Amino acid sequence: MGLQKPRTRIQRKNRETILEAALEVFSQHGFRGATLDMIAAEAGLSKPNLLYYFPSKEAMHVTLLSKLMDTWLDPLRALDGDGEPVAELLAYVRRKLQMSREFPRESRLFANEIVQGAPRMQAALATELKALVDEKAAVIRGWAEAGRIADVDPHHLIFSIWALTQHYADFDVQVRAVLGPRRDPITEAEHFLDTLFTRLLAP
Amino acid sequence: MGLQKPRTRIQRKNRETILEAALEVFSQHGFRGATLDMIAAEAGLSKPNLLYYFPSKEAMHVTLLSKLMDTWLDPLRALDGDGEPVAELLAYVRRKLQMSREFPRESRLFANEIVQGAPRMQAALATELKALVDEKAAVIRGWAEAGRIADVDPHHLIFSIWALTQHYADFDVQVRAVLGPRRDPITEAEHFLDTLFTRLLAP
DNA sequence: CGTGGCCTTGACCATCTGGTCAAAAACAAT
DNA sequence: ATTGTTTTTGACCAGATGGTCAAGGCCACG
Repeated sequence: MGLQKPRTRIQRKNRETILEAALEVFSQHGFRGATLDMIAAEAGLSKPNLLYYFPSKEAMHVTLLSKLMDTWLDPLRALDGDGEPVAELLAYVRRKLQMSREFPRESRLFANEIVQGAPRMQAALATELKALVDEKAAVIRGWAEAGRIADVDPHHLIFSIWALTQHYADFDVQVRAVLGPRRDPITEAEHFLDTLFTRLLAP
Repeated sequence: MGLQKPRTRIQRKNRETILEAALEVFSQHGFRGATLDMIAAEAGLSKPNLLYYFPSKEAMHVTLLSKLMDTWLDPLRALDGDGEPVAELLAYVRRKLQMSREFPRESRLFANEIVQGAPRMQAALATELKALVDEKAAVIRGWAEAGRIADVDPHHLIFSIWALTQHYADFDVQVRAVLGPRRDPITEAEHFLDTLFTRLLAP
């Protein structure tokens, strides 16, 4: 029943397996589109067994989402107010793009949730996320006022970084359909975004 | 049964009502998350009545999607190869942003579909969409080669416009959560994106 | 070994959901 | 009004789905 924090190693392992399978399925079909049977098949466990480790389908989803939120904000947390402004921001863009490359499923899980109005994340957005963004926006505003980068709205600058980088994970099918069997979209994007933000930010 | 093309005015009206309700519900919950009961309630019609006008739930979805595709590409179609390059591209950005403002539901419907791998649109993306994008990309490449705009990859330029403008419709909840009860996000974005693309494109 | 607790699952259940159908209501044309 | 057609819906169905449960399997530890 309880098993708040996984104790035995078999528990840790199975919870891990289940979350991995759930991520795969949720990110591909959305919460509603995913079924316990799909997740069970993907995890190689029986359906009642899933529910031995998680109280409900929703619990799996929530667990994924809150684990994700942390990882997701890391690149922004790493933005160093004491560094060289343009270099810092370009590095942030690269880190974010790297996440789209390495964790596209996580990105899509997030996207699915937000697009549908973030029914299970409203709170986290308005507190955790907003707090961090406001903090970093203040840093960026400082740089702008000191004339070290161009004078742009810090919040929209951050939005633009999110939009541009996550686009390559979330809209991957579209990007590939349009580019055709060309080279790796994200590698191309890396160069394009470098140019874009260099030009935008130059004081 | 048949009713290929709505004939009577009552048919036209009811199909319209149903599609409007379906758009509302699909865009908010995704295809799988939407139920015929929700759509029926939203439309103020009985469930069997919906199925009198559309053969299935999927038919409603497909109808919406294909109607949408057209509207969605209009702004890009309007990009005039004979116009002044920077002005044309900035106008495109503004038209696209305008669509995010006026048709956020359509944008989210689209986003939902693409994020989940576009199971019902693959074809359209690889043909209709790709064709138009390639055509306009060629125009933009021409401008770049003639030195009339900066030398950027046309495809990724178009992606960046999509990403930045649709972000304000698709991720509206997040944008508002972060900005707090501030002014209209899209109006702010209009100015920000103007600056961004002006700087990016200057030869 | 034996035994107590952890882990696993086949069978089952209630509910939801897309879709059917036959009959009633509304309407149109004579 | 009468009759034939279109529209509408209450009742119903089969399959899917989240979740339960009791019984059996497995493992660690004495």
